[in-house]
Amino acid sequence: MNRILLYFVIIISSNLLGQNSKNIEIPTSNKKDTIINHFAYSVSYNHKFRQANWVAYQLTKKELIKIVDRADKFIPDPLIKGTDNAIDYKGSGFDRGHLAPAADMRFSEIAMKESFYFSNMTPQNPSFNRGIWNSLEEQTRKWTEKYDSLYIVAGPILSDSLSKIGIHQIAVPKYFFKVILDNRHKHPKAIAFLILNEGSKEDLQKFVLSVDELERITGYNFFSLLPDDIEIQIEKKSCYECWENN
DNA sequence: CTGCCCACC
DNA sequence: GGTGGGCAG
Repeated sequence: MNRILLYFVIIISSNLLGQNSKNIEIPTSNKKDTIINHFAYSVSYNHKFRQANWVAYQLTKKELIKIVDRADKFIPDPLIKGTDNAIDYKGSGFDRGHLAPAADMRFSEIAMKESFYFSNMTPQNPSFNRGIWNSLEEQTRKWTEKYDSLYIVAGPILSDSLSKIGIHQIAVPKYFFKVILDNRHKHPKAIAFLILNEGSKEDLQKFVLSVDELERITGYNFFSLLPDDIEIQIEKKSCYECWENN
């Protein structure tokens, strides 16, 4: 993890989602990275590693209504140059894994289309993508049903030492993270996950860590637009038991 | 069984 | 576009 920590020494913060009054601030790691606010999600694209640093979006219970079917049409991000990454995944043995899940985007044709932009894709071990990562996505949708509205950030852990695939040398992350914030109540709560890019039979609880710990690993500063006392409180410890799992 | 994740043709 | 597979609920 040391190399990962070193890589993210330089941190540039942005008021990305804060501008949308969503009380959530996500930083990026490099001035050269491209930040785009799509209709359904925001993305920080890392050109060096040819994938997103993170994607962030709010998911509401209303958006879980299924208006459209899965599109399955992978296309370059029209707003980000250098995202024509189809050739690199082909035959690589890795899935074109969604960071923002297509199943979270069934409320809108536009959102569904956006979820298949290659800026939202990252090389995932098929067993990881279709297994534990999918489980976390499904759990997140259940939590959205229960808590009405959640803020979600997902991304890879990127570093120079990663192996690469394709002519564009797309980095294959060893880990992926997800952070979820419930900001509905007077006492908001957050939970973070860090999972190896491999199949796993373990319970999701095994991959829980505090937001503070994830911030140390990624170099990102999550939720910095929240009032300081609340931010400190919810980031200090992830309470899996606080999130009812059904 | 369906839904979601896909690859491949 | 279609077909087929793994996996979880």
